Amino acid sequence: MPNSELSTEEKIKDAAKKIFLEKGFGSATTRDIAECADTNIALVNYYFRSKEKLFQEVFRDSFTETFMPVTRILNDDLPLEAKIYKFVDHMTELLKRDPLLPMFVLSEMRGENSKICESLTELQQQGSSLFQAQLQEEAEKGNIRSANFEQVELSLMAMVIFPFLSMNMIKMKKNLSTEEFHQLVDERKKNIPEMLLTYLRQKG
Amino acid sequence: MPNSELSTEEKIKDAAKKIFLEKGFGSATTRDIAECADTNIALVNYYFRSKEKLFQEVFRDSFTETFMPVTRILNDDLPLEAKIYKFVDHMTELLKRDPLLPMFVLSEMRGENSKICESLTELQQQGSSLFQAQLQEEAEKGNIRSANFEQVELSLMAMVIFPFLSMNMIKMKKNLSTEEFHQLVDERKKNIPEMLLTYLRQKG
DNA sequence: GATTTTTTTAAATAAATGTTTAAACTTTGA
DNA sequence: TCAAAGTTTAAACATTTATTTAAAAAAATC
Repeated sequence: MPNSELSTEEKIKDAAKKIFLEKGFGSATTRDIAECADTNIALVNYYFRSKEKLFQEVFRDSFTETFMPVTRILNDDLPLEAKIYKFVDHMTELLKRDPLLPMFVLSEMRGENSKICESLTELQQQGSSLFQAQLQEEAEKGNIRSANFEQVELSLMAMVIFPFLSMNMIKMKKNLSTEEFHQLVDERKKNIPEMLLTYLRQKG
Repeated sequence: MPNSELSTEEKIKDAAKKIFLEKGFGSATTRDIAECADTNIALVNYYFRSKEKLFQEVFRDSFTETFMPVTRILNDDLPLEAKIYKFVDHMTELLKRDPLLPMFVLSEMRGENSKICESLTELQQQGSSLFQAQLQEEAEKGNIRSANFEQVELSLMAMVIFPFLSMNMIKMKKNLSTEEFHQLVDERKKNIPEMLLTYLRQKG
């Protein structure tokens, strides 16, 4: 997408997203963002009033972009196995495109950060997926073991998202290029569902 | 530990650790740190020369504090099952004491941050655990299935560490107190090894 | 006990950063 | 075409922040 076709406002927001995701709110400066958007700092405040307001918009978008797909897929009307495979596949592809997304969202939620909590009380409600209910059903049908499905869901999230949170750590430790890292997470598309389903199908 | 028995230098470093872990390098200020250490900002530079230098020390410590136990336990001379249980238990207890540690380390490694890479070339070498070799052995003995053990180790790390990276997210979404959150991760001490071992023991 | 060194304090400095201003320029609509 | 509204620019402003200075206080050394 040739950036010259975007409005100034869009260019600034895109730049802000890039800078905020790379550096976090504290280390990002208005000048960084303006330069990255190929404009000047006055325009940043002209369109968004303040760094804080601009950040709030970027954070909201990023939060939604990260967690909407999660709830959407987990609420899909799909059999368990297909759903798990789909979830891992789609989330992995999303995070390959935007690997800094979860680190940004989670790191800005550190401490008892009140700055974020406001914009979150609305967004958090969307959660409470039907995934756990589906697992419960399958367990009652005797198709899978009975287990703490809250923990299962958390482990699923962890196995998919964690590699991106520690991406640079992994790349550094194993000397991987971006492409090789992508291979690594692609392998997990088979691996994670396999582990999860093996566990669930083993009658306890 | 009554902080009056600590030297000024130690008080400043402790304060720096607290502030840096809560806010990250960019949002932490020398004044924050000085105030938290109950001294003035000149002393911060007197003992540590600059915010950057102080940060480097805190980062090095935090990195070591987080990942030394990982390699230490994974290199322990223990049977597989005991080792996995011990790993999850010890790491969980460590992170309950210092829940912001992994977020701090990983978030400061975002982007192609050169600031960090220097102090890391030395530290990273310590890795390459014997854990994967042990899994390989067990597989050859026929005790566990053959699998991609790099992925298994990564999943183990993910399942233990991720809940702390998303701690505030989880607490917010499920309305948990710190104590309730601790209960949640304590349950995982059984849960994670159970899932991992069930998977490994299932002959593929 | 005097002197030297180390530590502490308060204030100053210089640079960076978020924000604003005012004028120039462009677009829009009558 | 002309005025009004919207957009852009460069510069200024005010605040914050990292860092330094210089003098005072405390501790150590002789």
